[in-house]
Amino acid sequence: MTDQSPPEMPPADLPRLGEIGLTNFAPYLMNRIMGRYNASLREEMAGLGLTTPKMRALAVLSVIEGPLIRELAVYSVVEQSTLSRALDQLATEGLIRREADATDSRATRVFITEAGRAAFETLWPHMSEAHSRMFRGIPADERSAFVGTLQKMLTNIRKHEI
Amino acid sequence: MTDQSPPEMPPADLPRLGEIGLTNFAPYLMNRIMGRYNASLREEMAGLGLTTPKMRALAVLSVIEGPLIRELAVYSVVEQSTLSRALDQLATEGLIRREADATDSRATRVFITEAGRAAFETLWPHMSEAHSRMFRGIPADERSAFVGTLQKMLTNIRKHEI
DNA sequence: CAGTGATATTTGCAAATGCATTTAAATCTG
DNA sequence: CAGATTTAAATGCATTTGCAAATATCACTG
Repeated sequence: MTDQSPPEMPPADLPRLGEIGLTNFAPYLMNRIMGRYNASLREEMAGLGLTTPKMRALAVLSVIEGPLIRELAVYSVVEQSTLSRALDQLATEGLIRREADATDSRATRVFITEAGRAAFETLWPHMSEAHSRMFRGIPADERSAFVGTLQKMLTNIRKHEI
Repeated sequence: MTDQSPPEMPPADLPRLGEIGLTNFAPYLMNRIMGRYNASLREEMAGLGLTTPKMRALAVLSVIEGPLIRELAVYSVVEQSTLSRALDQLATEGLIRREADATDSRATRVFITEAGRAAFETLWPHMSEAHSRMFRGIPADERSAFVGTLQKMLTNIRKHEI
């Protein structure tokens, strides 16, 4: 692939972060908001031995039936190696079950158990409550517009997968 | 404070995550999106010895002049102990400078140096580019509505501070 | 104004993380 | 179909993280 243009085209004249302002820069706001959302969930659930990777895996598995581990890693937003170890714990605690894929013997599918569903039942109200706090005072139409934009953004940033 | 109601009022009848759907649940989408945003930035900047906490501190310091360390921790969305160590590195590299607060000798203020600004100059185009990718195909009015909602959410989830 | 409690930052240390590698199995290629 | 390449998951290991404790200083209270 030949490329006529210089290796790194310097941006003509990028607006500066100071000009935009931190609180008008969407990624900054999203990191602030999710930082607190995740921190409060983590604090609330730490007593139950639920770490962030374990919570996320359970939440996804409550909705998606028997994904491959690499798929679960993407859905859960957890590094695959970290997820592998979180699944070890969840399996030991009887909350999930690994099962060899029927047609590809390299692959493993993950299933939530009844105990896992029960654990998620105690987790979900906390997630839901944190969600409600986030959206307090924001009307329904604004909420759905917001989610619509998020969905576009997700398709934008996906590499190609899932 | 006496409380007539049971310790944990069980939610009347909470909609389940499966009913809502993962891709309609805003915190899930936001974690997915920011997971990739942060990961791509981290990968791009790892070669320059810039970790996520260091990048975030530099970004905030490029905009906010001489915050206290605990303030910087909030703005940067980094645990204070982690930030303390990130600042050690940034100071060693000459990118920031710690300065004792004038009136409170417990407190430390942090300033970005010229070298720090230069480092942020190389960082910012990557942030800006990742931002552009996120918002590709999303019209200006939708973008600003989105940011408006984020700002409301930030005030909702703040504990009380900053 | 001494004593108690709160606040700012750093640091010790165990646990968690992520990169790179390994192992195993599938797929592609000549 | 043998050999090379890719893919799935687990693991070794060095680094990073975050909690809790330590240190230092300030603010409040009687």
